[in-house]
Amino acid sequence: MKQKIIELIRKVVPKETVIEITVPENSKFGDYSTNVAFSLAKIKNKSPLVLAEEIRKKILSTKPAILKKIEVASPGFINFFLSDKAYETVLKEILKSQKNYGRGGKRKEKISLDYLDANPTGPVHLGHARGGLYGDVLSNVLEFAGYKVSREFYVNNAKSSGQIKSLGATALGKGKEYEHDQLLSLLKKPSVKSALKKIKLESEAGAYIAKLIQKENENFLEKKAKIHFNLFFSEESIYQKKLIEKLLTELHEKNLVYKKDGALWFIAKSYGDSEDRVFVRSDGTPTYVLPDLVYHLDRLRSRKYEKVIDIFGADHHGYGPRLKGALSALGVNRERVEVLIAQTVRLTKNGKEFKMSKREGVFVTLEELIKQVGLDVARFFFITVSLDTHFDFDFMLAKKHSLKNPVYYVQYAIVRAENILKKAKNNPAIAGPASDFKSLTTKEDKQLILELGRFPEVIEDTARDYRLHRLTKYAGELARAFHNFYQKERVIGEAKEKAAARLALVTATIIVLKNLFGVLGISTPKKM
RNA sequence: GCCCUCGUAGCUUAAUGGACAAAGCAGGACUCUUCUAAGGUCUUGAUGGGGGUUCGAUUCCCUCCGAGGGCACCA
Repeated sequence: MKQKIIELIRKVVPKETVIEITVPENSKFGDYSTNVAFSLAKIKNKSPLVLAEEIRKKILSTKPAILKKIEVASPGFINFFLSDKAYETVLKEILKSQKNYGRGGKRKEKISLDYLDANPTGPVHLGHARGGLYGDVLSNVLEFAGYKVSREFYVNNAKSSGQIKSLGATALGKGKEYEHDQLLSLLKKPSVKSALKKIKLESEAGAYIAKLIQKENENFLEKKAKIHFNLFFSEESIYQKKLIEKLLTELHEKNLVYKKDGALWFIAKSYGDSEDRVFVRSDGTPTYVLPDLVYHLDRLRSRKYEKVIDIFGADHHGYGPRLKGALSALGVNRERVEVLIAQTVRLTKNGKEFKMSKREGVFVTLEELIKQVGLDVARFFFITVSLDTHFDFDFMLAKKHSLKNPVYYVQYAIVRAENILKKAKNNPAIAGPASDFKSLTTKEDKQLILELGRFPEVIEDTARDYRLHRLTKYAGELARAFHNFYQKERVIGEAKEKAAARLALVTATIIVLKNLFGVLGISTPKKM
């Protein structure tokens, strides 16, 4: 519906005008509203009120069927009120498109998303959960909007890295850094015990354990957290394929690096970073950036994704400019790389904060969280807040209020809707499909249809700005419209025509809710 | 010390230049002989302080205060 209104406006304003449409909070300002007269006022040096009136008249002269009226409100907003025809169009479209309602047409652009990236040195904990769930749902949205999406997990398993060596040392009893439950239970297995006996090198022991941990984590993510990936990119494989050397050659050829103090430095400062960065240490080993650059070039150059999105934790926020700088130095357009930073989740328990740190071994695992509050709640919870909010999460409170949770509110709507369908099925009084929707005239009918009609634009807007909390917010609004309808209106018991029309409306609600749940990755319970 | 992010109702969060700042939870008052009351209706209550830009600022700029994160030849 939004798109249709934008088209109406576009016909009567200069080509390059940016048209923004909002859904006003107060219904007296219409179903949709635009401030386009304000931006035009600056260019044309005319009063926004006068311009708004001009636009209103021009649109009206095209006799748009989807609009009942257009109002101009001081100081220059233009408010649109939908016609009955528009409501009917929405319902028909939903019933016709079914599973594909809201789905965007196939787009050429391919997007590669990288998220979660939990190190293979320990379990997936709450710190990973936010970015991980965000990445999973964002992938769903982008796919639903029509993009081809690759869901990727970069595995930090390089044998030469400090953390793998340290993991190996812990496994061999020569260190304590990674002495957590996951490792300890692995070490109890006879097969692991005997395998480790044959290994002397810490890096080899670390690589062996990392592989096992990674496998456990992958399994957990897929089966229990429903966070999906289609590619696990191994850092170690980059070393084995000698791709670092290849990249270094390119960096030298392009004069992007220099020697200082025995190390090799990248001229990061010339590419927007605050200072130059070491790429190869004085002992000859590469820093983390080099393999990561290889990985990004693999996505951007070899596999030719138009866009790559990385979701990093807050502790990596300084890393984005470095990565982008190096990539642009190598000739990649910065615009193709999007770095999203997931701010820290602070966990409070009984009003007291406790830190999640691998080093201290007192982290809360995602598995534990799911066990405590349920998968649907956990997923919904993290998606409800914007990524750049420092998020305080009271563990006890989440558990305590889980019955009053917004997730249940939304799921309850679909349970109620399904129940109506089930009862109607055995009721001969409302057999047959609706011939028209003229009988849907109450405020509740219309509000519900209006919300259903917003679904495609919610998907589209979210695929554009990646703000996933729009989805959960919309879910609440749609559910509210339905609960309201359910409370005040009847389906079974109404006259035949009306009952059929209402039944179609309920069916449409189920379709939209299911499509939305699919994107959010939450379940649709049969009863509650 | 420098850099990044954040500060909104009692609590957790929306609103990223637009209209009387929006929800949920918590608090108060109503509401089921009806397709599940895990529902509906009403209600109390907020932009950290101070400047500036703008027709219009939670949003942009400056400054102060507060919280978190980063400033490695860690990943």
